Amino acid sequence: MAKNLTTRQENYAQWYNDLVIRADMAENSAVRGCMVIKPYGYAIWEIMQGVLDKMFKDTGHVNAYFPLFIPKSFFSREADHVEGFAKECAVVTHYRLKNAADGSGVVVDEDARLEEELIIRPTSETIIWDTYRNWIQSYRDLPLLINQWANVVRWEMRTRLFLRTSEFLWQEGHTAHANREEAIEETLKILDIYTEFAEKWMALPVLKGIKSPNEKFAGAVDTYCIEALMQDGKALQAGTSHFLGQNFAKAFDVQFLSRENKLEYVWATSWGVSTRLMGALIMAHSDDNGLVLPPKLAPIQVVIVPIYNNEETFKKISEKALQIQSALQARGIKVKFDDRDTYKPGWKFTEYEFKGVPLRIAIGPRDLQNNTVEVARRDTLEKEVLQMADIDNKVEHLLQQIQDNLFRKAYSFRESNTYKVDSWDEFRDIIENKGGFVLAHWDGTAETEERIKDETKATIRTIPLDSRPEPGKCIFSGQPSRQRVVFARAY
RNA sequence: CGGGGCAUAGCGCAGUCCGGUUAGCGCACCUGCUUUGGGAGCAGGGGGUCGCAGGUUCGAAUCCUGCUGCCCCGACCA
Repeated sequence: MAKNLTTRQENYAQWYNDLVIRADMAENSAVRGCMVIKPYGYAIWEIMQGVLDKMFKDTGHVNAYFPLFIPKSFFSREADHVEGFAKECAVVTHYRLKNAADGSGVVVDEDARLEEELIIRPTSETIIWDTYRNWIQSYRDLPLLINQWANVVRWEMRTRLFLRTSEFLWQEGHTAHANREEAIEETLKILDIYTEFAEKWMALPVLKGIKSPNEKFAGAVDTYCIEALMQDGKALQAGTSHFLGQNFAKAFDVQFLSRENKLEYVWATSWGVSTRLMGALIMAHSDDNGLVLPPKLAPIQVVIVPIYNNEETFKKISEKALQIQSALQARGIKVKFDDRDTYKPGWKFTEYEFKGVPLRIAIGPRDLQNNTVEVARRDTLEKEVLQMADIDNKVEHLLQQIQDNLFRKAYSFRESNTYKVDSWDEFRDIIENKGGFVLAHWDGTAETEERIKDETKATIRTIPLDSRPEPGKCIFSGQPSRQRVVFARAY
């Protein structure tokens, strides 16, 4: 059916790349490691943004914008933070170009060297905390709940569309609180928002948990995360929420006077999700025929394709199509009537399949006669002929079914690819041959985690928040362990 | 930064070993006619500094030298 798409079984990575291109979501740009997000891909990102933005605002957050450039010295303030980011930043050293002496083009004007280099933000904690110092004096200034939508740059060695690019889009929340409890509460509240977004909107089941010390954000006390399982058995971190303690407050001297008239350092959080969610969305549901989108995030939820062989039939079909379109629009459903006569129906069917449009309605001469339409589901590829009566209701219902079905499918995939393992041999076997989440005991040391990573490329993805304490022995060292943690190879 | 590969039309490739008509094929594009319930058919047409710079030669996509860019696999990472 579908041409030009590598199958998942042949080569999963190639399938992903082909799919992103064929579905017209993004492409590689002239700049190494940077992508162009095309209109169709950007439309999906805009929907994600809209939903998340509302969730943040409904919980008291406001948006602001901080600079792209950060003075180099800011990175020296928080030692752990530097350690985590120093290696992968783009640095601005000059501020002017000039014509080359030999007429070959422009060159950097060496006389225009910056006194202090500027770092293109890999994340904004430093500039934001430097700014917050001036905004916070009293407990009455707290909490400060700010989010920003921005681009960031991390100089990656190897990049992949959406999953890892040198420049990417994200939101980063940065909050300040009067005490530890409130900051932790905020961290977890955001984790819940991310979870709800992933599961209800992306139809992507996630594990909520906390990162091991090795995997946590440089500069955080604790990093919480949501972790999803992709179809190839690899894990993908879909969102993180950090409890920063007083690390940045101390580094940037952000203090406030408490009710008790005592000078105290504020407590901080930061949290973010990025265009990487697009990669998660693609890999979670799509098949060998192309993208599969959950209706709630689809830029086009229903496409209507007319089938006709003369002008008169086309007119009648158009009438009917427009009727359906406005009935669906009245229910808030996003419908496209593709009345282009420059492409044939079969071509359109394939095209919308590639693009993951959840429902397709075809209307032809037969449907005119029988007062019906043909409806095709993208998730199951099933077609059925429906009577026109009450069509808006039926479509709305189908969209909901598709949304639910995608979540169920992804959930049962995760369940059947999650293993409880108690022996090292079995651990290696599953990690190397099957993939998936492996629940195993760990002695809690960074050394053990490192050794396991060296030997199997598996890392601790998360220590689940809802896991019950269960005494056992570390899968690797045999030392005592209090609970199981989740291992997997990861993106 | 290590290891491998590639560079010829918008995309995917053949031609290069062994130099020699006007550089070719598929898709895409344009025009016309016929078509339209799963990527339509036929006919005609447009599009190329063969990555760049030198060199060898009567003659270079093809041989030689240098350079540049990109992709894949590893180390690093959301």
